[in-house]
Amino acid sequence: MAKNSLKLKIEKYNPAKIEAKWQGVWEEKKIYSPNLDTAKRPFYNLMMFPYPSAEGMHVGNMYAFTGADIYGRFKRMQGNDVFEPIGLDGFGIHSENYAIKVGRHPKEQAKISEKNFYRQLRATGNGYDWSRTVETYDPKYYKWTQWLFIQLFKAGLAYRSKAPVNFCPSCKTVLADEQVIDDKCERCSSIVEKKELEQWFFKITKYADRLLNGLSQIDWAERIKIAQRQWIGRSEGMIINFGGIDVFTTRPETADGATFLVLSPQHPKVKEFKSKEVIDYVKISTNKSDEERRKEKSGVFTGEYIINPLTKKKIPVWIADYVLMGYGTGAIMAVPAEDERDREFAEKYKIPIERTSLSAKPVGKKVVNYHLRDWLISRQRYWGPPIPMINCSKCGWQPVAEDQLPVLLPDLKDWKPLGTGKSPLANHPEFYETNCPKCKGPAKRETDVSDTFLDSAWYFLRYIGTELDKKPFEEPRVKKWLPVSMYIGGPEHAVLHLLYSRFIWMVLYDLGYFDFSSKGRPASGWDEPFTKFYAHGLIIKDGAKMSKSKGNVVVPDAYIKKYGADVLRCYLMFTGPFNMGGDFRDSGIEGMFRFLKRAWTLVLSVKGKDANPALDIFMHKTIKSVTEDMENLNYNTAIAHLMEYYNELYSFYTKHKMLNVIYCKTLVLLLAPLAPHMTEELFQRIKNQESRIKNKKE
RNA sequence: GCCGCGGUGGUGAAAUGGUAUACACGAAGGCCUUAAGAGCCUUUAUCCGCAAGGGUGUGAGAGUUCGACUCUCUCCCGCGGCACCA
Repeated sequence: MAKNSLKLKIEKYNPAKIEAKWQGVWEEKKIYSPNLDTAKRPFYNLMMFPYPSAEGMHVGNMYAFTGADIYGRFKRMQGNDVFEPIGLDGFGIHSENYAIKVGRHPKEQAKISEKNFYRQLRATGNGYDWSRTVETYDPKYYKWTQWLFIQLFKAGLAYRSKAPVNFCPSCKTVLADEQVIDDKCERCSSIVEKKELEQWFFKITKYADRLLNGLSQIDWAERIKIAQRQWIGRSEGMIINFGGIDVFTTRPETADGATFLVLSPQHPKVKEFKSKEVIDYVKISTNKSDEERRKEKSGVFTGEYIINPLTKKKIPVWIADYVLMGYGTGAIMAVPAEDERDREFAEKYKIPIERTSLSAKPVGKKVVNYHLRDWLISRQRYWGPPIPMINCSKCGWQPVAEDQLPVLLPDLKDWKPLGTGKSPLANHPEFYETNCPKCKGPAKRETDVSDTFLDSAWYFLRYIGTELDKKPFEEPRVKKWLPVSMYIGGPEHAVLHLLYSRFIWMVLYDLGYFDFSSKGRPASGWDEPFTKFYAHGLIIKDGAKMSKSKGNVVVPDAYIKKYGADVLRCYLMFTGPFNMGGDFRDSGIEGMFRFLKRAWTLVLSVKGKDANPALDIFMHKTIKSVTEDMENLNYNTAIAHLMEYYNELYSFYTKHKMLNVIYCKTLVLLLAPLAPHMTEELFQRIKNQESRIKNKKE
């Protein structure tokens, strides 16, 4: 058989051998560690760093990291100095919960997870700069997370406040609004309770407008921008005074249809009503869950009437918990003729419904309201950076002196969450007893730790830093490498990490930390850390997100062992568009193995030096379409085009018994970002062969 | 309820308004082999037909167009986000 003659005498494709060899060479020669100070064409290829808490990396993680790495490798081949760092977001509730589950101290577990995760990541063949890894639980790192907290405090952007907050009874800590999904804890899915507690908040609402407006000037997946806009929730309206009570409305033209007024149970004026009915109602509604409140509207009449300034009629004042204190003024004018919720309430309590002219012109003040709330930053847990604040009975809250940072997280035996509304650190006077930085008198440290999302809000700055002890980030490098050229991550962080890190960036910017006025004001785009963000799809298994509890976790290790990382990389990318993700199944992985084996065999078999016009055209078409596909992260079609190109080369070779190696070289180069090890090996062999031929001639 | 994304062979999926199903998986038949594996070749949307050939086909229905998977409208289904935000 002529057609299979080419496989004879060709060394078999042995991914295990090749991959181990090149991973070693790459790391030893530091080819993926660009010089951050002298790089000519800096390209910051950033991928969201992982939570390492689970049983290691699953194929869903690998899909995300590999897809991001392919883009980085593509950019590197185009001549950029690509910086592609990796680290671990290993502080926080998720890691601590895992430590609880396996019954190991979080610090000890972190070491195990770190080792395992980095081993797995190395095996994927991604072009990481392994000399610049960052772990958020490293005291050298969280020293600066604490420093950040202090900068926000000094700028008046961190404050303490008593407010009804989300409390997860299972994680035994408060949560930020962003971490509550359908009334459930983001991490453990327990129903969240409302508790009235004094907590630390970051004033992110002060940045609502900038966070919103910035979205229009950045190149992000539209669905992510929409989610963020929706979360910020800007609405324009008016504040109208109804007999001494300010109400917020977006429909002032309906004010003449207002037949009653409703106060939130938390409204300050409610305290003036002392009837038993009111007191009972406020008590009951405070203890209700959000779900219960939504089920059926309820309220209580205060006994008081006020005058509707538009109709001059007396209208009753009610208290009802369908009005929220956290939005607007905590009081509304109810227009049952126009508003469904008001109508429902009016019908239940037999309040008159009157038509509105839709042209009322009340006297009011124009205002803008946001759905966004301040960021609740404290957590009553152990595994996080202690909030660097000291409470003095004389001087109030004082930040820890910056030269005293970090406030080290002590090694505790009783580190598990208490559920008392306090962190385990609160049981340790040796930790919290200290002196006031101002008056030197006895004082108490804050015992709560900060939210994990503060750790991850600035890690991309840490990657480019040096002198870990002296500064949080390196200023000339910030100018050189930021904003991040390409940020790739999961869509699940649309309103968490991506909002918080933009906020922290803006704060640092305003505080002058990125002030390079000597070099001229940075170009526009500097108000944003990530000018380009690509949201990859998620790999699920049997229709659900991979998790140990569901028993559907697929770990890449066995596949890498059997087929090699190159095959798994290509296979994962070939399943569909990178922004779609999909259900993982391994049918077809053999097919990808076959493709790489064939390509390997062809490249090492061919001989001949004649060009062919038809092949030239095909080659250039392939170069064009693969390049475009790579730029758009359409890896599935890039691979399809490469397979077509291979098929063309193969049939030409079997037909003519010759093929100029230049065509194979193109195949190798185009395939390189996807299958880096195999192509590196082939490229070296082609080069060696070329130089042998050259030497012979000479 | 509002916003977004999607619906194409047995499967994963392609397709600047121009031959629908590229590329692959699976399946069937064949070659090679003592055998197994690997490899190679052919076929593979569907219906009618021995064949040549013909009919039907991109969730449903309408519209724009010489021409629609693609654009517009009205629905249906699935996934994701937001949701008593006044």
